[in-house]
Amino acid sequence: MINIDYTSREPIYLQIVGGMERLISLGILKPDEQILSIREFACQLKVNPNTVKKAYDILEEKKIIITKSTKGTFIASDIGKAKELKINSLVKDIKEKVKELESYGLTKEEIMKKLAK
Amino acid sequence: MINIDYTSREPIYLQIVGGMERLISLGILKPDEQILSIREFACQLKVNPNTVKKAYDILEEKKIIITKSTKGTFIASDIGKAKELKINSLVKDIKEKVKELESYGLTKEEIMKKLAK
Amino acid sequence: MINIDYTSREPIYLQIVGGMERLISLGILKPDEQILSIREFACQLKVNPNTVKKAYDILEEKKIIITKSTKGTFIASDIGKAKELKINSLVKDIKEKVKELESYGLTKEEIMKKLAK
Amino acid sequence: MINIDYTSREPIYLQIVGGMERLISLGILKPDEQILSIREFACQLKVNPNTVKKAYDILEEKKIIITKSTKGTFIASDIGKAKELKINSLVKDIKEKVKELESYGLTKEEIMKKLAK
DNA sequence: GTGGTCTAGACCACA
DNA sequence: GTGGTCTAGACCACA
Repeated sequence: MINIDYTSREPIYLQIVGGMERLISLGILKPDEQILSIREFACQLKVNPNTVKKAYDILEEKKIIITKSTKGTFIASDIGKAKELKINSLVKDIKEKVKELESYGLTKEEIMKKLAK
Repeated sequence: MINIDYTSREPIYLQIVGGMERLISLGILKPDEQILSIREFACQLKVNPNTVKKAYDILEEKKIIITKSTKGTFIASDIGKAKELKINSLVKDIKEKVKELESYGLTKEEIMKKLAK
Repeated sequence: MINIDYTSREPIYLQIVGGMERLISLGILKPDEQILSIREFACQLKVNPNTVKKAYDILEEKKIIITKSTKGTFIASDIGKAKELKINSLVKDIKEKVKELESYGLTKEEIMKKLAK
Repeated sequence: MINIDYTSREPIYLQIVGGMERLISLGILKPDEQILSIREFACQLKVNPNTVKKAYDILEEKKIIITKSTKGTFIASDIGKAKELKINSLVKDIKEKVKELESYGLTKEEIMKKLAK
């Protein structure tokens, strides 16, 4: 489900975090659904369990997943906020970059043209 | 003129490169103008001279600055390309983020609405 | 009657022990009263029977419950000690936390003020 | 400065977090002060660097320390909030336990007597 | 089997 | 030297 780029500058654990967020936002992973155990996922991704653990820890802190010790790990019941936050953050990033483009003298129309290409 | 974020994941030398490109694109640094020596700049930024050296090397390779040994370092005479490259890079960044937003299920129209706010 | 927090660092069997002690101290469970069988209780709590067994073992060792084989499990006839133990344990907890507060530079008077609020 | 109890149920990395918080609250570690590198600290505590790293990661997230890559790790400039939060949390814990004691039929006076012992 | 903790140690970019 | 990432693998409590 998730493709890892082992050569990327982005750490593997962050790629896992991002990948999980995408799967959830796309509705492929649903609220309360149990997800792969750390070991299984590590095995599937051909990655060390500690690396998956680190990703799960971050997702847990973001309230996107919940870990029930010895029972397994589950998608949170309410993940609406997580998705919304991610989208808002992306929108903010884009706005900043558009602003930067404008500071280089481009008009909104010119920017739109370039983006459409 | 340039703010360094020591806690950022982006290496300092790349922050310097980006900062110089911005100053040039904004017209604050002009063609043929002499810029600070590596040591002066390092001192001002409270950064290791090797770090500034690395940034200057990259800028030189991009033909954005020119080093005349014993005389100092100067902004290139023709820096049109630099600006263009910067703009293209920003456009590429935005396209990627738009793509990511789409992967979260948003349509182009929805994205435009959000950006317009 | 007892709420289990599956995400807590405190093991489930200890949560059950604590919960039972509370129910007894509050007088909800009375001396000589029969309590749920391990299986029934496990079923109700949605927990593994082994986990309830472990909790019952501990409660039995504390003389808080008594198991009469084939007849079932009962609250002990004399549970005065149980209450006393619970109180002592709470007092000990509080003392530790007060000590910690003092290690942060607060005086006894300051702590009392804060508690009175 | 920090004593680790290797036999405790509390994980070592949390003992380090707690110990650092105490040292800061006591004013032994001051704002902006550089602290031991992960390696040095690990060496001193006779613990694995990863364990110290985990503690530092948590402290960083709590905004108690700041990591400047390759420069080292520093106590945050503003750590007032951290201390206050910790104290409030302890006070809250104590209040809850006092309440629990009262639910067992003890009066405030009786509780005070027990705490004074 | 599940997650939690920890060690030993390697390799990397950066300064 | 400093922090960041990752692996391989051990051991534990718990269910």
